[in-house]
Amino acid sequence: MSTAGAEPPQEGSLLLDDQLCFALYAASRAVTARYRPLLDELGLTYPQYLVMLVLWEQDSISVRDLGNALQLESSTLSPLLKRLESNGLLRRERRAEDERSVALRLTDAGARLRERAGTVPLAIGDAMGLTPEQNAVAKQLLRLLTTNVTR
Amino acid sequence: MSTAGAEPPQEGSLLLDDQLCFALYAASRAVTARYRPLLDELGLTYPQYLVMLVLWEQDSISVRDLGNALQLESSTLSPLLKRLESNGLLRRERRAEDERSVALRLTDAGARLRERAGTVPLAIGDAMGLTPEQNAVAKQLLRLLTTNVTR
DNA sequence: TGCGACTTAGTCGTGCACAACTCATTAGGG
DNA sequence: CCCTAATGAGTTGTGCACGACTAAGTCGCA
Repeated sequence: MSTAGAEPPQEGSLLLDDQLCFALYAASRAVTARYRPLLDELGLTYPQYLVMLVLWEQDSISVRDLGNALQLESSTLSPLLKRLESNGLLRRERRAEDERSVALRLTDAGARLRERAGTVPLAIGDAMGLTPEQNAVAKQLLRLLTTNVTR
Repeated sequence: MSTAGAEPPQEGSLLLDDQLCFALYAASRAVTARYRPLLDELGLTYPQYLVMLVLWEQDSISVRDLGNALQLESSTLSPLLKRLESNGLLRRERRAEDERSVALRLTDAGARLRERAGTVPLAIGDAMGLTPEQNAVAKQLLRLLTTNVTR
C-alpha cells in the first residue's frame, strides 16, 4: 500500500483531501447552511443578510460602496437589492448630485429587523464551536489568504 | 468616537468585519476566482474540477458516493455530471447489480486531462502564499468548523 | 464648449446550490 | 410472497455569482 494514511499531505497533490481549497469551499457552504434556518425566520438569504449587516452599520450607502464592502459585482447585487426592496426592507433612490449613483436607504421595517437579528451572531458563534483564539486565528488566516489570492 | 478601531471584536457583534462567516465567504469566492483562469484552460468550472479530482482518485464511483465526498446534493450533481458527460470527460451507466445506482467512469479524454491538471495545485498553493504551517492550521480549523457546524 | 474616456447600475446568459418533489428500484417485515 | 418503507438519481423553481455587455451620466481637456 503505497498511499497509506500516515503520509504527510503533498504540496502538489491532486487528492481532494489534501486541498485547502476544498476545506474552504466545504466550510463556507456548511456555515451558510447553518445560517439558513435562522435567516428563514427573518425572511433573508445569507447574502441578503450580509447586505443588511452593511446597511445597519452604514445607512444610505451606494451600490458601488456596498459592492466594495462585500466584494460583489453589481450584476449580483442589483437583482438581490431589488428583492430586498420588494420585501420592503430598503429603498433605492438615484442621488441628486450624481445621477449615476444609487443610494440604498433602510425602511423602518429594515431598521427594525436589526433587533430580531441580534441573536444570530451568538447562535452561529456557538454552533461554530471554536475558542476565541481559534476564531481569531481562522479569521486572520482567511484574510491573509484573501489578500494574497486577490493580489 | 465610541467604536474606534482599537477595540477588540465582539462575540455577538453585527459588524461585518467582526464576522468569521464573512471572512470565510469572501475567501472561498476569492480562491474560486483565482482558479478560474487556470480551469478555463482545462474547460472546467471549479465544482467540475472537484468532481474530476474525486474521479481521478477513484474511478467508477456512484453519484451517491461522489455526493458524500463533496457534500453536494444529487440535484446539484446531476446537471453538472450531464455537462461533464456531454463534454466527453465521463460516462454514466446504471449499475447492473442495482439499477437505482449510476456509475461514473472516466473516458480516455477525462483520464488524460489529469496530466494537464497536474500543475494547478502548485500554482494555487503558490498564489495562496501561506507557509506550510499556516496551510495546515487553516485546513485543520476549517475541518473542525465544518464538523462542528454540520453536527 | 464639445467630445471622447471613464464611471455607475443594470440586463442577460451560464452554471452552481439547495429545498421540495417525482419516479424507479430495492430491501425487509409480516 | 406481497407490500410498504427506504433508497438513488433526477427534475423543477428560486436565488446567488460572475463575465460580457449596455445605457446613462460625469469628467477632463483639446
